[in-house]
Amino acid sequence: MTEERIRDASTRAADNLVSIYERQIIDGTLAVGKPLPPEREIMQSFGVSRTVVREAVQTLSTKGLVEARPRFRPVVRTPGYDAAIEAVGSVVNRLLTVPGGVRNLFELRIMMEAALVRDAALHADKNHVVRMKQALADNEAAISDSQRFFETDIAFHRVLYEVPDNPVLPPIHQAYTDWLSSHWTKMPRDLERNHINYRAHNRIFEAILFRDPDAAELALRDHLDDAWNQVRQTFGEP
Amino acid sequence: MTEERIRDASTRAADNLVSIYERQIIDGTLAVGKPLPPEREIMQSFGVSRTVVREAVQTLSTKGLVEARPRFRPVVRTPGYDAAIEAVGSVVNRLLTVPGGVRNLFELRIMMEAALVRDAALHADKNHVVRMKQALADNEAAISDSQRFFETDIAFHRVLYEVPDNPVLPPIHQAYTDWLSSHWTKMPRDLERNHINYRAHNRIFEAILFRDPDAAELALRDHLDDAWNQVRQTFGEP
DNA sequence: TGTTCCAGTTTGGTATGACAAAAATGCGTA
DNA sequence: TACGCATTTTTGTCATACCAAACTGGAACA
Repeated sequence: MTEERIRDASTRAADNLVSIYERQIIDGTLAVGKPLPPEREIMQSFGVSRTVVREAVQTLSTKGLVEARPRFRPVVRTPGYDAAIEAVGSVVNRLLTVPGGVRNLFELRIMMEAALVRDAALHADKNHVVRMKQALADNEAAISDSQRFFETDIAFHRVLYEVPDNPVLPPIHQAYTDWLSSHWTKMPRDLERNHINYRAHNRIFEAILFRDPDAAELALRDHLDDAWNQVRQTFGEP
Repeated sequence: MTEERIRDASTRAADNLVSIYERQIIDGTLAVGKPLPPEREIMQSFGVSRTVVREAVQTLSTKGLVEARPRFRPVVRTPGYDAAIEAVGSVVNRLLTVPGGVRNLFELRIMMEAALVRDAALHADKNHVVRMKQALADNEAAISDSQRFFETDIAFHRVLYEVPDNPVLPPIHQAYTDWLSSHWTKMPRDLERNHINYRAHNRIFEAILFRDPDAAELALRDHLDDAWNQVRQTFGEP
């Protein structure tokens, strides 16, 4: 098969190759899960050097369109919302270092979870309630073990992201916990605080049970504002 | 200066270089706005070939940490929330092609804007109200011109993202409009629909004026649900 | 003095060839 | 059929070379 030529001054050959493969991946010419052709085959198809091919593949990998383990053939990746999150990872890490960066992300999280608890209060079905109840019980049982409390804390919040049944949301929760966890884990976590946090979770849960979105939102905002104050006091964030 | 060696079997040399530069960029060793050293200099510093250096720089560029125009020295990029959005671009494009992809993103947008109008109803100050009023007036004036109506429509929604004064939000709005605009622009947009949409905007605005978050949220949900039905009917989305 | 222009130098983009090591492959044997 | 080994691919890396574009310093000029 003879592919289209790509040479075009003023643009990098690798970039053109990338867009070609992006198209082919999206329109299904390159099936998900299948490996890319060998580099030497690609270079012959497009009449470019291996240097260019490697750069293109590298870019595709960084963009999350293919998965490239060292020494293995890159395979076209299953499109997933977590891949999208992964792609922003390094940029976000840098954003966290700029003044107010942590605060901005944390406020976004508060806004999002406030919306989620409202949604839960209005639409959570029996199944969701059971899962929340379970998560809450796990949380209570772990009060004396700060490490496990931390985990069950995250698990409780995660249920909130699962209620709307939108596959975009859980990876967002994952992202929040990943990005903010470094600030979170370094905080002093004594039993007293665990108790406070558990009671906050419980208050949120009960508001949802009572189908009271306003109370649920208020409880969640109190909870996260409190958490934010902790972070702020621990670090220098203004 | 003699840099640390990077050779380490089982990991790609380029990847190690990338993490080294990521660190240096974050901790400020490489100042924002400054160009990276020449490739030939980097390869000597780290004792690797130029191939590796180029791959590393490529990756940094794709990750959005440096800006690399062809033929120019890569420049360390200003950390910005828009860079993060850009980094996910290609992945999201693929997500939009999977079944239900558009719906999932659109629902996320609805949830987010619902939270935003609630926030606006509670906290919008004089200045925000003026901007919204202006955007609304522009929108009304453009009813007969579908192209301009489309633009002022976006502008009106954008104001909502500016109210909380969180720099993360405007880029998110930008991302939504970018990602969903292809589906949006292809929709039939007659004067009748423009009128309907303007009235919806007006209803949202008035609810915000009245400081009534519930009414504002309801108005927004009606508006976006309606918009979604249009999209769904135009395309095959289930 | 400040500006413009030009030639020489530097640097990025690409091609080519080479080689080690790991992965894929195929085949013979149990 | 299943397993193990030798052979062939293929990736990761290096070294080198060349071109064209960008950069630089200084000469020529206003």
